[in-house]
Amino acid sequence: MSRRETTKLETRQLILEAARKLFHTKGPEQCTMRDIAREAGVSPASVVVHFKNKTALLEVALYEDIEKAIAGAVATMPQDACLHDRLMHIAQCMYGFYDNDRELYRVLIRDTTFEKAGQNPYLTKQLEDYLQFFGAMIEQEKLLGTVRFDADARIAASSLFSLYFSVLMEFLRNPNMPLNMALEWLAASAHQHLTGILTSKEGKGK
Amino acid sequence: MSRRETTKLETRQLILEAARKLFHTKGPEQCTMRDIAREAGVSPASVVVHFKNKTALLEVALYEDIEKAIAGAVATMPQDACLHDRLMHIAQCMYGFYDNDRELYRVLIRDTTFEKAGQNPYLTKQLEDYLQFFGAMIEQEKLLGTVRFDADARIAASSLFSLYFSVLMEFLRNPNMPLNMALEWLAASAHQHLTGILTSKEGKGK
DNA sequence: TGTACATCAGTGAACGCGCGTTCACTGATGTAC
DNA sequence: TGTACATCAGTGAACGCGCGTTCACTGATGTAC
Repeated sequence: MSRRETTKLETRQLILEAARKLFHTKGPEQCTMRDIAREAGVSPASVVVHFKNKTALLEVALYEDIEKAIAGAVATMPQDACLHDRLMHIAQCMYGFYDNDRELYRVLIRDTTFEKAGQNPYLTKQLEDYLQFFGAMIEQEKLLGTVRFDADARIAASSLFSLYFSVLMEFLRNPNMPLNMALEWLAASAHQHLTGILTSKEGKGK
Repeated sequence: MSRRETTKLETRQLILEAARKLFHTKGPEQCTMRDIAREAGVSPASVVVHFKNKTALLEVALYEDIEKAIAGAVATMPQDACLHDRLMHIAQCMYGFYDNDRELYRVLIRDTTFEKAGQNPYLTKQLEDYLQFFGAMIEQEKLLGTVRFDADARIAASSLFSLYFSVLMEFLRNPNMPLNMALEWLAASAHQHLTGILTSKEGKGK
């Protein structure tokens, strides 16, 4: 890597560090691009050169921390627990992580998830990777005989993620909602998805 | 209602009609509050008097149409069909409705659903009402013997809505996604939630 | 019933703010010969 | 190896735009007496 490229990376890192600091302390909507530039000791125009707008900066600044949180959650996952318990372990880790700054992550998710597809490459890839990992986990359960062979693992993974995500949004939107309440709600939803709600006669009939 | 109140309602309606028109033709992000005021033949300041900001105006301007779409979907619901088919009927009607202007409804949902709780009273109440209706529908299925008695109807209603909502967002975020693909995806997810994915041994064991 | 006053929806102009964009410029780094 | 030039990250100032807010004001409607 040439000298030019390293210094460029350095300024980029300076901006990211300043952004993370201000996003957490002042809140993402209370701090301006110029604030971040000043904090980083860099020209405002330079921030725009590196990140096309505030949302892009927000995404890049935060997704690494999320990545670490996911990695931590997966690493500490109890290997012998059942599918439901492993899912809930991940959820507990992640909800706990987001609980450190609910307001910030609410804004992050709002400004990325709901943009047109393709606007948030980092988080999109992160989600895809995770869904694949989770889908593989479910496939493995089939081999163990705990999950039915006719169940579509990709659909299951994305459905369970939808449930996880909906509860997460409720959690982030309501600052007074206790962490436990969110986890219990998700546990009930996930349990239902795993076991179904139809009587066995109906269930087989489908 | 006094004369003063009626004229006030009239200007409110003028603003709402102008807003609906411009939101649909120019798109919600391409038209300004001043554009809407001009279209309505009203002072810009007057718009702010009636609606505290653009998002609030967006919510009020569109939620009535959504209400009508829901009412239509419920009214045409086949009474003798199974739970899954009735759910899919509603979904088909609603996805079709949103398909008329995906971009507009994407922005609406982004700007309301993801705000702090309490910022969007109209849509919040609409969702609550619908979840209650849907929950009652599931309770009734219990009496018919198609849904298990030990299944929590409220959890089921909100879970199925989460699945519906996730697919809807994917649909709105991707302008090229065909309506049928969204419906098939949702059908698979909903079917899974109704029937579960665990083998019966595991399912009972929970 | 009439008068005098209070209320209040609506007006239009102005202001401050943050964001994105543009511009000509600097100066260090890289490269061609 | 040295020189002359090209490249490009970063600068700082300026601009336009949309939003929200404020302000003093108008004039119709409502109300107290």
